[in-house]
Amino acid sequence: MTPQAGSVAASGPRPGTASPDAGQRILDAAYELFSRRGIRDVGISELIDRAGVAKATFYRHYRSKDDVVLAFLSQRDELWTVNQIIAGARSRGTTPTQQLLAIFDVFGDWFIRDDFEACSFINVLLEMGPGHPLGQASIDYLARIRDHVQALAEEAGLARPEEFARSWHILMKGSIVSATEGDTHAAARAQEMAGWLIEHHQR
Amino acid sequence: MTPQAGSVAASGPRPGTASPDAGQRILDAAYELFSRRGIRDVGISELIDRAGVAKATFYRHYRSKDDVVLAFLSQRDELWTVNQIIAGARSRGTTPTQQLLAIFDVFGDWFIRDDFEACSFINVLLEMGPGHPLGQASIDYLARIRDHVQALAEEAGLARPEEFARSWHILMKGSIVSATEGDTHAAARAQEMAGWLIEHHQR
DNA sequence: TGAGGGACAGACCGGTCTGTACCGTTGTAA
DNA sequence: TTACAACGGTACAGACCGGTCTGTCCCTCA
Repeated sequence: MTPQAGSVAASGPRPGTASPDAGQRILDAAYELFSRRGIRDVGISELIDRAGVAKATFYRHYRSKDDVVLAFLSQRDELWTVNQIIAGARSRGTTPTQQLLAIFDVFGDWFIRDDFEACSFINVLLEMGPGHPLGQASIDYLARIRDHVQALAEEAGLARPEEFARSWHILMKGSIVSATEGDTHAAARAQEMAGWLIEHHQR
Repeated sequence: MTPQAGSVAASGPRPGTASPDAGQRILDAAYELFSRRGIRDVGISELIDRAGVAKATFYRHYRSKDDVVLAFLSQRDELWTVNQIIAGARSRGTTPTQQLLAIFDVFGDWFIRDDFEACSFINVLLEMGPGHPLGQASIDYLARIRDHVQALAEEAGLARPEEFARSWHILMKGSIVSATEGDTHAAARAQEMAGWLIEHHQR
């Protein structure tokens, strides 16, 4: 908020005329706003306000609003998909099968958070439509999630891992939408069906 | 909600002024535009253009944009949920269990249509958020879909029909999102899991 | 000491949005 | 025939949008 906040505070990564990295503040603000409120509901003015950044500074770092949304989606993939969901699930189980089922344990904890914001990739896809570049990018990131599931299925030695991952993904997405509707037990319901899916794919 | 239908009943095409009730033309245009493009992407100007109606006429029939969206959601419930999905599924099966599974047959035909527009209730819910009045209305209409499933489950004599319906609904919503991503076989995948769900709820 | 440059502030532009007001026209009822 | 109500057309108000631009401040480095 404060304009002068930490002018040289950063641990000096950039030589020369470097500064507190306004670009990072923009990305942080974009993550907060876009993940909770969607794309169209957040304007550039509010974004630069939150980041404590001038408009010209924003447009020096990003070519357009779509550009910063793409950067947000990439950040979301890293912080949420990989660091939260995949890493969280892997740490909760020892065998690949346990790790797969643990995805819905992570979901269960996530669904009951008061700042639960659903899946940004689904949100953006449905908000912008599959024809829009941002919708297409969301589809790509959703495919990456499915790839993680497929990799775990292969580690578990399950049959037809690609088909398995697509069915598994239906459970993930369906439970997220149900959680958005207010069903706090959606993760447990999906996990039950996920168990049957594993059984039917065991050789 | 209903556009008041002030003039004479629609006993025939009017010779002079408005041919087929301006209020109905507005609702028809709203259905076409909102179901295919969402809410925020469609402005009032485009809506009245499509309906062939003056702006003042629109605001004589509907108090606001939200008002006409509510009317659209109601229409969507009638034309899509009831007439297409539920009636279609009931006509395809003889027993309640067959009728339940036939939902995903209807979905399968629906997903491959080139004008596939996904589920408006999910779209509006994620577009506006669960806190917005339109999001809340969407949640209510989604609950009505679940009620239809629950009724079929009760007819089929399945155990714990409410829990069954919530799990079933996860499969419906998840497959719709997958279809939006481009998976044309999402309905078959969901149907397979739906079969297992029925098995586990048979007394 | 002074030049250079990144950051902040904010005016400004064209366009779009929802919603209102006013117009002349036309069919229907009295 | 006249009064009325609904209609299409359109200008307008006020807000907001994404994006451009100018000006000022301050830090860094030569």
